[in-house]
Amino acid sequence: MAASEHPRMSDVAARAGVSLSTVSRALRGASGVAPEVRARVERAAAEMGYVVSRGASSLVTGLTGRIAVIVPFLQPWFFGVAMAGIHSHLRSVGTDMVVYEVGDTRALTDYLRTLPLRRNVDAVIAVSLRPGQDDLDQLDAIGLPIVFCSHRVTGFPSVFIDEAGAAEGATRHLLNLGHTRIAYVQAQDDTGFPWHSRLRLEGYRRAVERIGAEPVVVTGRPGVEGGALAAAELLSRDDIPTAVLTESDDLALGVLRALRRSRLAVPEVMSVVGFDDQESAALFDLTTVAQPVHRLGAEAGRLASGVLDGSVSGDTHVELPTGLVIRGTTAAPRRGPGLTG
Amino acid sequence: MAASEHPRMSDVAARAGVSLSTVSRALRGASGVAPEVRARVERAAAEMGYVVSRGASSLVTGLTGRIAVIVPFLQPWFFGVAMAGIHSHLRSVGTDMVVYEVGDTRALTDYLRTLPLRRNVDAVIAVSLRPGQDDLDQLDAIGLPIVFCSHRVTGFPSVFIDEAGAAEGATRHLLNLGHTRIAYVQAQDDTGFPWHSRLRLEGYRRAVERIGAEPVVVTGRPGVEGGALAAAELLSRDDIPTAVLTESDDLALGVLRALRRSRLAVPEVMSVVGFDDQESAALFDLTTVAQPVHRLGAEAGRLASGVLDGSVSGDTHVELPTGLVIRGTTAAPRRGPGLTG
DNA sequence: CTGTTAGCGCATTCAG
DNA sequence: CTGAATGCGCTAACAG
Repeated sequence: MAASEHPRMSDVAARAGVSLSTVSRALRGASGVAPEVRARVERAAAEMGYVVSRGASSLVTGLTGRIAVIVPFLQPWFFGVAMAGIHSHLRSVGTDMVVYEVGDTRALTDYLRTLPLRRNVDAVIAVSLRPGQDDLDQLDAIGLPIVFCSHRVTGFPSVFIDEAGAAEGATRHLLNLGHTRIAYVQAQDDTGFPWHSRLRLEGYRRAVERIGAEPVVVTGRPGVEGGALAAAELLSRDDIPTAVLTESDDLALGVLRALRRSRLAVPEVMSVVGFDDQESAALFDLTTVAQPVHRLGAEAGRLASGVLDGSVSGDTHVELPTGLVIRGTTAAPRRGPGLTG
Repeated sequence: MAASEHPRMSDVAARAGVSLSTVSRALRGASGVAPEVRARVERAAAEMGYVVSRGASSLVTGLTGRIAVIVPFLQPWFFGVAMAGIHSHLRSVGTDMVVYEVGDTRALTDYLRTLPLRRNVDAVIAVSLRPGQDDLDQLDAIGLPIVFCSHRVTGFPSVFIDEAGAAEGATRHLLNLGHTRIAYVQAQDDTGFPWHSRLRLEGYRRAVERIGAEPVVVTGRPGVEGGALAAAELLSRDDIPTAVLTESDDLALGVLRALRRSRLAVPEVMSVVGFDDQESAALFDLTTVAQPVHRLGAEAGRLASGVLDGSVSGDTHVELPTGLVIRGTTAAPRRGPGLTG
């Protein structure tokens, strides 16, 4: 496993025949180094496989070259894509990404209480997380810039979509098709975080109530399976809705699955709309609200590094557009007061 | 955003009325500190929100308290789960996880060439990645312990499953049911990495050839969609196979989808077996090979920190068990020479 | 444009 | 059991 005798900067200096500080300047891309000298230093460093110790340089600069990303879960599609987006930006600016998973509010609070990030990262990106006021105070005490991804938080830079507006638009699409009994399916929130779901639900409510219809909300378990169970619940009601909007594609896929098992044709018997537009949505021909998750991440990364170099102010807010992708799971209700009847 | 005037160790020392080195010892849990003094120091530190600067301590200890995780992609299910497993262990030992995505061999080589990890992490966990010999040399030159997750690599600690054996077992299950025309569907490998697929394919081949049958291998695009396309190809052959084993659940889900669209009953017309046992496998009642991905990650984390504290040797190999989960997508062929005809 | 000097915050000798 | 010195590897003034 090779000797742990990594070359240090002075070794490079010796080999290049210059002083320590010249190496430092050259390697850092600082101005004021003769091109020829710079080249010589770079070659020497490369030959020796030299790499600066961030620990040492951060000791004097106060910057670590690292950004923390906090996610509630590592596994779901959304977070993978968001992290990929963040990573794509951070890599381009040479910043490392250290990842923490905090499954619920308690974990977050505990985590913040120990403040492991202070002085060990330059900034933190919180994905789909909204800390409570206590936590915000803690964060503030850490004194680290923090940017929120997929959540608008006043006072902090954040990137997000118009959750309510998007859900409202999707609901309106169903209303315009002539549906009047439209249900909303959301996942149970065990994490204690105030999720998007609240906002999406709000958008749905707004659209439905505007036409004087009754909101029908089913709250079930998360994931595809949760969707299937929610569908079962809907199908056992008196007045089965003719359309359903779900909080996520996973849920929608579950609904589709349950309907198929019951041999209920989609969209003839029931229209289904998801939220996310993840890969399988297209495959299952699911009408859904597309959100630019990768861009959300990339933008969060940009904000984070922007805050550090001063190019982004403390409360910059970036709203990214969503789009309703109409596919095969939505149509006018069979015998409704709809446009096409 | 608060003042960036973080307290340093000397501040804690002053507050606790002891010397710097006593604080250092107390906070590090080193022996040789009076319990009463230790408590006093800890309280002082807590009150001030003091956190040690890893950069400063690593400057003298040579350890960073950080482990790098390299994955080919951030997004797919497998990597999210594996990272969750790794994270669960690392968190328990207070080690940070810095994540890098390297999409293909070129990215990996480029990445290793710049050696950004040396001196910035204590070890690296490579997930589902097998570097070429050149890369291994590079890694060796970095002088960092490296453990492989989901790949057996001689000379390095690694955690893995018996890929070939699992695929062989799954194939044998189909053979035992009476299938004789069994196809294998794998995803095109654009990354340049030698994936598991090779080993799984090998296991499939072994089982099929043992009974003198002809291997039928379809290589398509990855993901659910790729599976659907592969199914289309299978369905346009002279002798449509009566069963198919896929390299991953995603692929299998795509196959199921295509079959359903063609109104071909599963398992009556065709049996389908996946590989992974991800969440949706159960939902779609897919027979599949379950692999303990989370454990794979956790074990890799354990190996990594074990190598650091000397409790794990340089080439410890851990094989985790897989299991065939028989669900509704497999059955004896309709009119075959099978057991149940 | 380049070299010299002085710490950054901590762990670690070594004395007491 | 505790405190006073030394240096980890680097950047940032400051001179030249």
